[in-house]
Amino acid sequence: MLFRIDPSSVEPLFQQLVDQVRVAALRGDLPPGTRLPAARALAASLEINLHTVLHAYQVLRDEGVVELRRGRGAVVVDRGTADLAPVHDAVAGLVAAARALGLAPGATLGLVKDALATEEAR
Amino acid sequence: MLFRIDPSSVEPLFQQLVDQVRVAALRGDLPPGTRLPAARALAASLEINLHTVLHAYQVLRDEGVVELRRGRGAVVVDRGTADLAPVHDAVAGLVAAARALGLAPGATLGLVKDALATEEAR
DNA sequence: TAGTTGTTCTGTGCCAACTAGAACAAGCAG
DNA sequence: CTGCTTGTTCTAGTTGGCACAGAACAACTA
Repeated sequence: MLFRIDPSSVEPLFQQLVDQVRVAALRGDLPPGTRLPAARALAASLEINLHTVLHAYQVLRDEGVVELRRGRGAVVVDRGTADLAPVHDAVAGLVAAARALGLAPGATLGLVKDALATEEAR
Repeated sequence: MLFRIDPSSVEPLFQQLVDQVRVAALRGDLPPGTRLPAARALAASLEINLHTVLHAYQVLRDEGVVELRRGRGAVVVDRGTADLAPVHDAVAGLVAAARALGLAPGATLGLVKDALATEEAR
């Protein structure tokens, strides 16, 4: 349960949290049913504001990653029997290909973003 | 040479331009030597500010995508003989895998972002 | 009942993004 | 050389997102 926040990053703090929790959940590091730290506790340990953590939690709820209930906290949702192995393999392959050509991270992300957007528009 | 800008997008205007030009250049739609529209002309046609276009051009210059010179404009740089086919294939594979599992675009991007960051940190 | 935890509200400060206008310097074409 | 084009640099103002802060409230747990 160790999340790391970089206050000097250009990436918004809440976005960093969202990305880390989502990746951990998708990778299985946070199995369905896992209870995330209470917003106030996490805010204190990360030395950021309560509202920033809550914002991240609400984004994750909107994405269906976690479930929020008062008194119980944020719990990782059980998502079907979907096997994410193909996606993880594809990601690994892409990173390897980009690295082999010395492609900048920004450029690689741009290509994926574009492909996803084009896909979306159909 | 038709770039499209969505003023209502959460993505910054200059970033949209950067992504589109970069993708076009990487895909070969903008062959090395191609001259981009003058900043003032492009700003007028996209109905955005001159400085916003210039900012995008400068980011592209920093990434080595284009070359800027006064009086001549922005020209697409000739970058070696690198064949980007493997990367494009990898991107296509990833998008297909993500789509097959109904993975949200944000989640897919998050996985790639994380993988690139992890790669970067070594 | 008492404590925990998410929800909602108000307000403040900061900074990136965008816009606007202007002057300047390097290159191109006549 | 002259005039035009084009990127570079500067100042300045507006807007909106992000983060922070404090408080009260509602639902759930033990």
